[in-house]
This record gives sequence, structure tokens and C-alpha cells, in this order.
Amino acid sequence: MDGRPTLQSVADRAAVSRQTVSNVLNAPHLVRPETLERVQSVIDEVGYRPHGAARQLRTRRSRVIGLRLQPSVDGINGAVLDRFLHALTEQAQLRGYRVMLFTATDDHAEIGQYSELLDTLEIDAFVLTSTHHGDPRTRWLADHDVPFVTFGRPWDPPADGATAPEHAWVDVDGAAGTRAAVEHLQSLGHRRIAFLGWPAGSDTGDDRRLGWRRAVQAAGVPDHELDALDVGVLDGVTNGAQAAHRLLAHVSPTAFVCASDSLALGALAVTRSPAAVAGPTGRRADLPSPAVIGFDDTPVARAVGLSSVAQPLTEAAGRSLSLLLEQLSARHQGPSTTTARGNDHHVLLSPSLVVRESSAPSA
Amino acid sequence: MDGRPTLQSVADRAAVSRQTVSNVLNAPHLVRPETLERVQSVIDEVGYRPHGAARQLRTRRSRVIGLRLQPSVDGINGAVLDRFLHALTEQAQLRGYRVMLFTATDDHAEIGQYSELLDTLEIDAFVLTSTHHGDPRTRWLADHDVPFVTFGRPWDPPADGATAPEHAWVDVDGAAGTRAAVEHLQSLGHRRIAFLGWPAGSDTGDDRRLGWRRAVQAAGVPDHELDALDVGVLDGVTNGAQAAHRLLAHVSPTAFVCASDSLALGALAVTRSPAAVAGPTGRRADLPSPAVIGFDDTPVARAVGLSSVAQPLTEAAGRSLSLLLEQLSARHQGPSTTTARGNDHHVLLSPSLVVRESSAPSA
DNA sequence: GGACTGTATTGGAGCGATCAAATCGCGTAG
DNA sequence: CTACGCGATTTGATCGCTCCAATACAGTCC
Repeated sequence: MDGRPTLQSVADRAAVSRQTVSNVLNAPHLVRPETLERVQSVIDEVGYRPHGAARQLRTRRSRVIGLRLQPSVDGINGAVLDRFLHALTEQAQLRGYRVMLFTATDDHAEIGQYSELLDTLEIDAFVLTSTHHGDPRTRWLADHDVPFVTFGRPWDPPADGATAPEHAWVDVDGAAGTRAAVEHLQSLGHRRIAFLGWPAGSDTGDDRRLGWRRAVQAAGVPDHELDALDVGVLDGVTNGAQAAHRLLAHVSPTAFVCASDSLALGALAVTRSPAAVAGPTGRRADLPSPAVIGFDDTPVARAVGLSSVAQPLTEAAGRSLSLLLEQLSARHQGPSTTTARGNDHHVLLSPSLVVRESSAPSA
Repeated sequence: MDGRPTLQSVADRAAVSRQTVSNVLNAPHLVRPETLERVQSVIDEVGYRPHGAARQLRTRRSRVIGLRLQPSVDGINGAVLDRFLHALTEQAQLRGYRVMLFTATDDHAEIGQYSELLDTLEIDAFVLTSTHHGDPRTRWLADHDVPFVTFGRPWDPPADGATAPEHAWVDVDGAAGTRAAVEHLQSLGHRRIAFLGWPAGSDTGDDRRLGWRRAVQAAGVPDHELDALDVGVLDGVTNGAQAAHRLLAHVSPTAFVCASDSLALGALAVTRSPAAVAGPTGRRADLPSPAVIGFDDTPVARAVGLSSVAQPLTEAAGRSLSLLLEQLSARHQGPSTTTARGNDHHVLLSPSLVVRESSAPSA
């Protein structure tokens, strides 16, 4: 009558005990079909919903997943993680989980947050993003036996003679993305295809560079020529424009594959501006302007008609969650279950190339 | 020794009772200073942290705030809410609250989520974004006596003869933003300043339009001229470019104030392209290209040197939280407290104009 | 010295669920 | 006829905390 319905009130109304109502929700196979139906209808009737905190107090599980919000990257590319977050929230909700956010200024602080979230809220699991060389977070979580998955490969080489099983991860194959971009360009007749990327040393960046390099190499471009076509600058539209300008002046590529949409946007500005193209080399105006392909398929890319490599973020989020839930159920059913511990704990997804005007066939 | 420290284990170790330890944390003024210090040191020593679920079960408060993730707007502007989210998470964390996410496809579904989150997790409060005409959400929350604040004004006119107090809200004064943009342009000598906005009917859009209109009117531009300078198109770079092109052809403004960075980006492309400017009207090339000012100061704006009106999102998040916490503490201390119910439940923040090359002084 | 005040501290109860073990009913084997 | 097994259901205990009422203890006053 008054107050929210509780397990007990439902039980009274259905003329059964608390526990039976609980079983209806958590272990229906233990309940006789007719009882089940009767109880279920009472539940529906009074709109009973189990109280999360009470349940959690007993079961030690919260059905909540933690995610650190990265300090917003001041680029056009920052949005990628935000899009991943959207997908993750949606996927989690579908499976009865919630996403809780937190922030931290560095890895160390993030680990502090893990500790606090685990102690006070008993977060079930974490999703990590932006993995990198010498990442201390995965080690900490593994040591503390906390389920987690990373969106991003572990970039460190496997420890010497380590039999430690690699943690679960999901990532997008950047190399495959740039390779697809190159092959697309080759099919349009391009042969001098430049790579406009970040300075060597960034894991993600080097991966994307590698895909370009292999694909161009495969087409028979000699190594010295290849080095000249390869540029690394800090992310940003202006940097991209300058680098593209220099490349055009010195090695006159007919196409650019870029490590980000920001860089691509810079390249696009240069290649589309007749003045710039005509520039120092006295390029002829009737030549088709060079093709440009970006990476991450940000909203800007669509807006300006930039071809770009799109990451399957929804699928990435879905797979991440599946890996997490696997760990969670294994943990609760006792680790002895036949989970096989197979190496299907990691998923490498292929991105897809979205072709727009910036890489239209050179008529 | 074994297991996580609990209130009882800390109490034993400090030779006091459970309740005293609890008081140390929740009502230190009730505890004698020397006891307080002794207990505190034990707490630090064993690293005790109160268990959230247990606390919540008793107090009915979760210290969690709910926020709906908008289905990512496919524009350059979508990022605004994501940036607000970042700020909100940070601010909440500083004050001992957490942000929990959820998604919904429409207002109705969102209300369903409120209900579920309140029943199962006892979320303390909600932050709503993207308020609009005929928004059913605020009504529902008010009816159910749930604390909330909206980031965005209530756009509906106050109900007839309603004495219902307006709910708490925080918003950014869009009109003030466009006014500042216009005044900046006027100080640079511009007089024919066009407005490139969205079709009439969007609350936010009309607000921004109004600021422009008033400021231009104030400078003595006659109404009929004003109408010709006012354009409304759907958001997007291409639409912006086309509209800017038409405006240039027909009324040749010397500057554009835009309702979004997307539109501004389109305008920028047109005004910076010599061909387009020279276009139908045979515009002379030695004229300075028209100034452009966008709205929201998205990363792209900075990247391409676009002047833009920046929303103070961090402050907005902070003020939103303050309003929420006010309600929360009032609710728990009993509503009879002298909260004055003053009309300081709403905050209108002024945006600031970020000047970049796109509105450089016409030398 | 005993009643009175106010402060510091204590122990019992209960929040709403699940776990573990006991109980009930009923059919079947010994 | 009793013992046993088995599935369906019930009962008591418990998770960790805070609320509430009761208590111990000192200091004042008459």
C-alpha cells in the first residue's frame, strides 16, 4: 500500500515467501510453473523492482562498469572516445549494466580511482581506453583480480618468458585501415601516395604508418622513395597543411593518406587551394588536385566531403562488453568452469573506408 | 586482518564502538577531539573506506547523479554536450558525487529510465540537457519530487496563472553571445552584418538570432534590410556554404554571424575562396574577404582560425552541481529550512567571444 | 549530597535483498 | 509400514552501515 514494494510485500500478496519471489527473479527454474506465473503477475501488478543497494550488499556485485573520461583531447579527433562511450553506454544498458564515469589526471591517479571505486561502490569491472607503452594500469588491475578489458592493444612486448596470459582487449586494426586506403587509391591509378602521420613513437600512429608502408611497398615503390613520402608531424590542421605543402613541393605525391582527420583537413585545404598547389613548383592548374584520405571518420570529415577510415565503434563497444561479461560470469561460477582460457580474449576489428569526394576517381 | 576493513573492525581496533567511528566520518563535531584523532589514525592505518551500498541502504542516498547521453548529434556541434559531460564529471567527483550514464531514444523512454534508476539505484538527482518546447521530463521529475537541474532554460511560457515555481536551471545566454559578436564586428567597422542561423522555431537558434537582430537594429539598420540579412538553414557545412553564397550574391554583407561552427565553416569556405567571392556579382578581388564568427568554439574553430562564441561549460557544470547539491541538502534537512526559495534557482551565464583570424580587423 | 543538565558514547534494530540450511509434501523402494 | 530421495518452498542469518533511544559521565546548582 504505502512505500515502495519490497520483496516481502510482494511475497505476502502472492502468498509465498520472500525467497520464492527472489527465486522467481534469479532462479526461475527452481520454481513451479504455476507459482512462477502467479508471483510474476503480482510483480507486474505492483511494479516491483529489486533494490540495487540491498542486492549488492549481499552479492557483492553492482552491475556497474567504470570508465575514465579522458581529459578532452583538444583536437578534432577527441570525439572518437566520446563516440565509443556512447556506444558502450547503450550496449551496457541493453545487458543490464550501467556505466559510471570518473576522471583522473594521469595513470597513477586513475589507479587511485580504481581503488576507491572498488572499495566504496564495488564496481564490477573497468573499461580502459588509450592504452600505451608502459601502462601500469593493466598490471594493477590484474594483480587485484579485477575484471577489465582495454579498448586498445597492449603495446608492450610480452615480458621475457612470461606465461602471464594477456589480458582481454579489443582494438581496431589501424594498419588494415591505412592499407585499405592505399589500395583504394591504387585502384584509382595513384602511385605516389604520401603518408601524413605523427612522429614515430606513438603506438597508434606507428601502426597506421605501417599499414601504409607495407601496401605501398607491395606495389613496388623502392625504399628510398618511400621514406621521402613519409612525414611525421604533431596532430593539427595547421601542421597538416604545412606538411602537405612541403610534400607537394618536394616529391609531388598524387595522394595523401593521413593518420587523422585533422591532418587530412590541413592537407585538403592545401590541395584544394589553387594558389597553394600552383605554388613553388609551378604546378599546372589543369592537373587533378591530389586525393586525401583521413582517419577516424569524424563528423568534420562527412561535413567537408573527406574520405576517411571509420572505426567500428559500436561493434568495439559490444565486443568489449561481451569480454567483460564473460569474465564476470566465469568469476562467479567459480574459475574451474570450462572457459577454456582460449586466446579469444582479444579482438582485432577491421575499420572500413568511407569514400567521399576527397578521393574521387581522378577522371 | 582478513577481508576488507569494516566499521566494526575499525571500532575494535580503536577501542570504541561502531557508532563512534561512524560519527567520526559523518558528524565529527559529536566526537571528543582526542577520540576523533585516535579513531582517525586507525582509519588511515587500515585504509578503511565506508561501503557505499550499505550506507545507501540505510540513508536512501547514493551520491550518484544521472545523465542521459544524447544520441550523438551528427554535427560538428555535438561535442558541446560531451564537453559539458567532462566538466560535470570532474566537478561531481570533486564534491564526492559520481555521474552515471544512460541512454534513451526519446523523452518518454528517458522518463522510463528515470523511474528505473530511481527504483533500483536510488539515483539522487538528474541533470537534463537539451530542454525544448513541451518538454515532459521536468514535469515528471517535479511531480515525483526528484531533485534535478536542467542545462538549458525552460522554453515553455509559464503556465497560465501558474504559481508553480520554476525549476532550477543553468543556461548560456546565446543572445548575449551573438550580440557580442556583432558589437565586435561593428567596432571593426562592419555595418552589413548577416546572420546565418537555423530555421525559426528552434529555441536555442531563435535566441541566438535575437541577439544579432537587436544589436544590428541598435546600430540603426532598418527592418527591411535586416530581414534580408537574416537566413535560416539546417545545420551543416554545405548548407552554410550555400546560404553564405546566396547572401553574398544578393545583399553582399561584409560579415557573418553564425548560429554554429558548422554553418560558420561553410561560410568561411565560401568567403575565403576567391572564385566564389568573385562569383556572380563580379566582386572585386582586392576587397577584404568577409569576416565570419561561429558559435560554440568547437575544436574545429580553433583549428581553422575561426572566431567563435565560447560557452563557459566548466562554469555551467559547476553551477548546475551547486544547484543540485542545494536541493539535496535542503531535502534532507527538512524542507522547512530557510532556503528562502528565492529565485536564484536559475543561472544565465554569459558566453565569451574568442577572436581569431576569421574576424581580424579589416586593415 | 542528590537532582539536573548536557555531552560523549554505546547497543539494539532495521534498511532489502541473497545465501545456506531446514522443512514440507509426495512418490517409490525396501 | 517405514525409510529414503527429490523437488518446491520456507526460515533464520547475514551483508555494513546509520538511526534511535538509552546510558555513562562529568560539571552545576540548590
